[in-house]
Amino acid sequence: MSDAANSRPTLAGVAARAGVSASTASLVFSGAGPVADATRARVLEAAAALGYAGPDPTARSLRRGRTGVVGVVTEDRLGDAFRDPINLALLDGLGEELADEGFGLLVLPWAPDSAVELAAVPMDAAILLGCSADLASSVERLRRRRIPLVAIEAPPLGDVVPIELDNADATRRGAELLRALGHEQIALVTLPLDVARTRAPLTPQREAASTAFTASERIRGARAVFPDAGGVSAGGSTVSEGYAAGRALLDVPATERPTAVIAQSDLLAIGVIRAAEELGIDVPEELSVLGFDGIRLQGLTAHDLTTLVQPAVEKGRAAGRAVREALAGDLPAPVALTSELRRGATVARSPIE
Amino acid sequence: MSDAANSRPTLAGVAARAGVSASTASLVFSGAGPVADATRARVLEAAAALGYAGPDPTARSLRRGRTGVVGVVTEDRLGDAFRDPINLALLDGLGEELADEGFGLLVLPWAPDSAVELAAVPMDAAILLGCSADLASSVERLRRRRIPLVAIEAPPLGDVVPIELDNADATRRGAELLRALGHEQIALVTLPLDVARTRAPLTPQREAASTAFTASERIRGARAVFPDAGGVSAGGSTVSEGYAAGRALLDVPATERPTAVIAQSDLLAIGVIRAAEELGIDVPEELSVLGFDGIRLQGLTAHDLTTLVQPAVEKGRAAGRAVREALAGDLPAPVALTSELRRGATVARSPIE
DNA sequence: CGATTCGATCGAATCGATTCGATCCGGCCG
DNA sequence: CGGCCGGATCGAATCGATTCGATCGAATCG
Repeated sequence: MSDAANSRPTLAGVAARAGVSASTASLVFSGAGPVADATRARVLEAAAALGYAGPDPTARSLRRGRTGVVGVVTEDRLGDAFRDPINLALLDGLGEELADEGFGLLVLPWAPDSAVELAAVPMDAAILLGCSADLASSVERLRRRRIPLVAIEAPPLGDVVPIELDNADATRRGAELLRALGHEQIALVTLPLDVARTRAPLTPQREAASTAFTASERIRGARAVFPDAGGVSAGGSTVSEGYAAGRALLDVPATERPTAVIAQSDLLAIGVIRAAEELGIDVPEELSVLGFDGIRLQGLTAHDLTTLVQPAVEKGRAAGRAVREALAGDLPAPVALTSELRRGATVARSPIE
Repeated sequence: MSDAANSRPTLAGVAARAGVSASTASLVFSGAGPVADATRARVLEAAAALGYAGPDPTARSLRRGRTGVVGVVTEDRLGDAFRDPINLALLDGLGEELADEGFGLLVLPWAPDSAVELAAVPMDAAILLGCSADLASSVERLRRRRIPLVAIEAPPLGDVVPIELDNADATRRGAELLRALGHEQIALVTLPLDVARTRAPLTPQREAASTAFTASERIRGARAVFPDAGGVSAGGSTVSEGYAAGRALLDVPATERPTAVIAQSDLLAIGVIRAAEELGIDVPEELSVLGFDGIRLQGLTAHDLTTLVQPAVEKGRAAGRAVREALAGDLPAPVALTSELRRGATVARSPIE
């Protein structure tokens, strides 16, 4: 019949049918401003009759200047970003502070050649999750758009609120424990050094070229104690990568073998331990293994890992709070979180004396 | 100086500075329509001078009627949704079909009392992930907004494109294997039956009241073979919930013990096996355990589980494709996926003969 | 009883772009 | 040389709401 029937109903249509102005109808839905009960009823009735589902979010966003969406930018592939339990914990924290407050989280996997142009995504703020400097130009455009940015464990970026972790210092403390136990032959198993995620021995060149902030910081902390430690970079924070790295490092003559491994994540550490077990190397008697994160893994027997426990949920909460503060017009203070060394059962005195 | 300096620059401002109309400037950024090279250069120059970051996504969304965002609705808490490896695989599939095509994925944890009103979220389409009928009213509003909806493993909902899995039939096939092996005493360990996620023995009442589609379907499949099987519902698809369920079912006199457990997920199955190990019950000699999903778990020793392998990544791909088809104006065909029984090492003949 | 106030409602401007049809102009064809 | 064509550009309408200031009665107050 009327062509109002087949095109999506609008606020204007509802207002017309209710015999009020669009402004009044808007008041009914937004709840702001006083509306007589009778009027409200008439508007709602008209809305129901027309099948109006409420104000169009897009139009509302334009007018209000708010979308209710917060972007979470990661350089991982979609699924991989959440395969790391540390990110799940972080997500729990973000959920508390943002999702529970009505924000939607827009997950944006970013790659240099990605199809998503970050600056073209409708969002109120963005959280950069372990992002490298490769993002700089995208970040620049987001800043131009006056979008508040919060970066978790990222190199200092002007105007971006940092949520920092004591990666270097914590690793240093772990390394000092190993030194105190007499270890001198140390090998590092690091997180990926760049987006290419090449699994390969560490070299000064590769380290210098690293774009991965967290990995570099943790290397730095280890080097503060063991300046000459070698090692390998893994292709990801997974048990199997840790295992592969472990094989590479440990499947050598006993004299060339490290007496301790500093792994940059618990998953990597577990992989290394598995490799050691397979090679008949006893942990911790013949090999000490240090992890990082302090995760509890779905269904994994407690390894009682010696590790640096980071406040992952709090990291997410802090980021979420920072976003909310920024959106409220305040300037969020930078946050620096600290990790704690948990002495488990995977380190012991060096077998070499 | 000029107040154009402190307020965010707009396309109109850029156009004015470049001495062209807004329409032409728009053409430059959108790439549609012919623009003389000299003009383009002038516009880009003006944009750079003003610090214009490109068209405002919100305004563009309103005009174009597209946001580039696809919602993913889950009834889990944010982090929990991705703690289940099956959802990670699904996310991989979604990533391939959507994220890689430039769509952003907006994760929307939904709860009956949630702060997010789904119909008020700016998005082009939504994917319902294992959602119960509680969502019905929200879904209804989304439909009014003419938003294409795709539901993964959900009860048939008018006008929603279903991506189905043969939950009942696959479970039935698994159950038949157990029967063929002589099992008669069967216990089920089910996924949560409702949003409350109560861990409790199955009763006809609780089963009837279940709002969890997948759980109900799998129960139905099992009951097709073992009409009287009892069991417990778990509080989540986790190893520890499986363990708890396992203790509850197995820590009884041997004569009352089931000879086989049908777990509704691999994580639950692993938990049950762990409970059995702890109680000194041999799997599979004294207890057969059947899983569902066919996942490979980070760092978990291969249990060589007998399980129903579901095409999880394909589920995500199918959903992503359906969304894209719907947005292209086509009517996506329903998809029905099938699972495959993988005979591992956790089932054997019934010890009772 | 007149002035003031308050609640309800309305008009019009605005958010920032996109897009369609019209216009302008230089070059080409007959 | 006139008419035509097509590329480049422009104007104006539009997307669908929100919001500010104005208006209009009715109730309150002195």
